Amino acid sequence: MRIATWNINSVRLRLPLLTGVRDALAPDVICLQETKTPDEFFPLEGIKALGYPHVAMRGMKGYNGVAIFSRHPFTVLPDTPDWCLKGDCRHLGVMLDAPGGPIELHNFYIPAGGDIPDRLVNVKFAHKLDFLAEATEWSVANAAAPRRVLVGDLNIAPLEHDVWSHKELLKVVSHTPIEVEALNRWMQKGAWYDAMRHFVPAEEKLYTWWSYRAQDWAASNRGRRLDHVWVSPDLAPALKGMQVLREARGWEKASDHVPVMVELG
DNA sequence: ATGGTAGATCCTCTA
Repeated sequence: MRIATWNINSVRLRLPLLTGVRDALAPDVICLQETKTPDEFFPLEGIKALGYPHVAMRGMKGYNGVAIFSRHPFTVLPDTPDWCLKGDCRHLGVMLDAPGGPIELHNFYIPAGGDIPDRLVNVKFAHKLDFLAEATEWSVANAAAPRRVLVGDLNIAPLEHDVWSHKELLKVVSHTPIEVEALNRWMQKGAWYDAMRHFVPAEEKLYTWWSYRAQDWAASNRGRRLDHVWVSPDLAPALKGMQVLREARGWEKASDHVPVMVELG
């Protein structure tokens, strides 16, 4: 079972790139963030033509938006929270009909949080912290459940080597101590295990995002690991492989995020 | 300290 996650930054604009993702990673399931598309304009037939007959999406006009598509059947989980009561499309949960038993899969797009890391002067940062607090409590209630997977653009790079310079990014939103603490608290309280770092030691650099604003993203290589795959502890022994599709950052009309794939056996 | 790019769009907001 291969599960991929990718912040596609407009599913309509980058639909053709999904062929490359499919061919490179052969995922059974693909979770997208920032689809930026209301459901009535979602390219449903294009996704199905890639070989993913089972599709669910939760989109809105202009911003946000998540989608899950799969070779295996699934049912969309009802009663997902209205996070921070904003009506945003930032979360989609499904129960996957997987070999070896059902998998509860959650796809998240966490608020980026704006530029100033102070909740008193920046409502976007307050929203990010509030969202993380709500997500923590939501995970606590379900922490004992088996066969859980959580993926998505969490917009936080928690480890020192999840960013190109720990020192220079300590005051930059995505790597501030208050965000890192909130993310770690979510992981601990929800009994989540970092599936990417299972394969790459904490001392090694690991990025999934490179800014559009760099003149040469590959040469400067100022990346961050903003995208994550977490699994429940019972699935940790089933982890068979992980791949970050770095080359996708160099494709024509690339997203600023690259796909991440985890294989469970 | 600053500004750089990209996408969708109620040409400004979001990242």
